[in-house]
Amino acid sequence: MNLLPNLPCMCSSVRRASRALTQLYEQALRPTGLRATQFTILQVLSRAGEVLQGQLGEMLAMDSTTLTRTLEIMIKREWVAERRGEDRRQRWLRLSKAGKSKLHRTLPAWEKVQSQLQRELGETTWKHLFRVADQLTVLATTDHK
Amino acid sequence: MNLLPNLPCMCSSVRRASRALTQLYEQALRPTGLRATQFTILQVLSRAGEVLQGQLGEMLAMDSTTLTRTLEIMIKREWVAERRGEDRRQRWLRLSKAGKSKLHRTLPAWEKVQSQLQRELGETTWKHLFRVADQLTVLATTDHK
DNA sequence: TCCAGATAGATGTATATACATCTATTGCAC
DNA sequence: GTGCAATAGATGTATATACATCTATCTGGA
Repeated sequence: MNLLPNLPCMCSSVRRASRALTQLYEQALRPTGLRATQFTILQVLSRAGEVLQGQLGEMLAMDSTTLTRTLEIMIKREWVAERRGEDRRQRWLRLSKAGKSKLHRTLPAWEKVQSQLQRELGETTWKHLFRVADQLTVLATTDHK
Repeated sequence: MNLLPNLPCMCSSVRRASRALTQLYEQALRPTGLRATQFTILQVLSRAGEVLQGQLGEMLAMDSTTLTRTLEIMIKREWVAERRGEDRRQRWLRLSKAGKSKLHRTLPAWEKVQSQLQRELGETTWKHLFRVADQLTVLATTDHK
């Protein structure tokens, strides 16, 4: 019996979907030992190349100081490599060899859960969802601050 | 300069939107001292009346044991009242008088941020977003487990 | 040159979140 | 009635997350 109440608050509703989705994806990724956030960072770095911590934060709509803690774990596990910039306050981040390998070994499990969900949602809703999620991110990050 | 990269992962994309949205709403709610999750729980309890902790978890797609910690804070602040069930393992939860009052004093700030976002997204996208978020929640919670 | 303000991250702290495991209780089979 | 499986939450632990504040560094003007 699934009595999902409609939540009147958009934030609550999206957060609930985010929790549910995170549980689904993390279950699929569990054998690889990657958490959702960690997988996301690997995938973004793999596409973006070397970026500053602050840039990575903007790309993920995540506070740069939050990344300090997450990256600490990922650097310790040697998935991510760092170097100080000429401006020595800055920190440049990139995927290490081990990180690239970790990502590639993780992709099959990710593709499986991702494509199953896509099938269940249908192509139209799927694409729409990407668009509206990104729109939401843009609006919410433009609005405040 | 806003270079929001498209994320290929639905989970990453929704989580990013969720973070952005949470920051927007929490900024609006900051003067009230309520976090997003706490506001959600007040609003749900206000509509659902007395519920078991496990039921609340299902309604929010949130692990019941996660609620133990969040509720501890809210009970300490006396926004939520608890009582043991006839089945003494169970815990019934409801809004206290103070909780109702807290919620009502918070609604104006919530309505402000919520309706501004609604304006910016447009009525059609807004409604669609609610539907697809709920659909996502249903699919993701049905799928696994 | 030197200093005042700005900036990039690091650190302290509070909350959110899930899972594995534990405890207390319940319900059932016998 | 006893004992065992199931269930509801509580607790231990790891990670995610943000904001306030701090530190190191940089930059521009006097």
